[in-house]
Amino acid sequence: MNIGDVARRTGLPAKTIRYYEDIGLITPLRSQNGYRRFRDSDLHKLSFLGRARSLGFSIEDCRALIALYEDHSRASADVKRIAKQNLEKIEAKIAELQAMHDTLSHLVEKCHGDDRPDCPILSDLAKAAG
Amino acid sequence: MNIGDVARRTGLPAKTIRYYEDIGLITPLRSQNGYRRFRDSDLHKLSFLGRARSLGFSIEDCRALIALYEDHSRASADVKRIAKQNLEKIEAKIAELQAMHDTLSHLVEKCHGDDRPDCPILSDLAKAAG
DNA sequence: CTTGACCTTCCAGTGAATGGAATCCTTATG
DNA sequence: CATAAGGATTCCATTCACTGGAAGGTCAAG
Repeated sequence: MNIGDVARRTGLPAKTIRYYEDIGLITPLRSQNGYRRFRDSDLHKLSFLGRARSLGFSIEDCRALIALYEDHSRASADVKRIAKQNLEKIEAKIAELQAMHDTLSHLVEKCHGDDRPDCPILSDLAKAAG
Repeated sequence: MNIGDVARRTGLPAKTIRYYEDIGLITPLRSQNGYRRFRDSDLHKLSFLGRARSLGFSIEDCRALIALYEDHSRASADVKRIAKQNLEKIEAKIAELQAMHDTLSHLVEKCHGDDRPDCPILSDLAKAAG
């Protein structure tokens, strides 16, 4: 499979796929014409990467997860541990976003949002940092 | 006030403050020795920037907000619109993370987490690919 | 044979800082 | 007055995870 098909199937831009090869996350084969030739395993990894990345896992997190995925002698406990760590990261991220959301939505509610210049959003933001 | 004092008062690193000057968000005066000399208005803007950035506003959002802040004839509706857009971004991100959290915590529960290599977490992630 | 879609590499730029080197200024102490 | 500390300056490079674009090679259809 060529990079265009893989891009369509995984939803990742071809640029990004080449970048992932650059940094060693995948190693597609090459056809005689120099085109990258992707196996099913490359496709799986790329889909995995797309999912994990879109959820805020860093590239290095992904690298660790892929290593576990490819290590057939690892214990499921190892995977579970990493998954749990990632769960905690997700929870922390959600909490952080939720806090932002609460503050901001409170401000938005207070703002009358009309033609007048007076706006609680800005006056609150202008308060000295605490 | 010198940059060190401003950094302590606003909680922003001096590097970041210089960067904000670089990109034209603030324009502190200069003392005869070449040191930046910050007015109260610079301090306010920097505190504003720190808070707005921590709420997920982009630098360009901040630039727009500062312009609005300094424009005493602007309508609060303009500010509210920007804040609302940002709220929506935050909400989308939370929903996405929540979905991942649900999936992952379900998988973690299913994984026996022992010495055996068989692990539902990875096998599920692999098939979820696509 | 040409067109156009697809592929390649390489170099540069993004956002939002951050790190580090080299140098300059200020202040306190011996 | 010398010196050492701590703080300030500039400039250049690096980070992360891509993204854009140029210049060119490959392939299938008409």
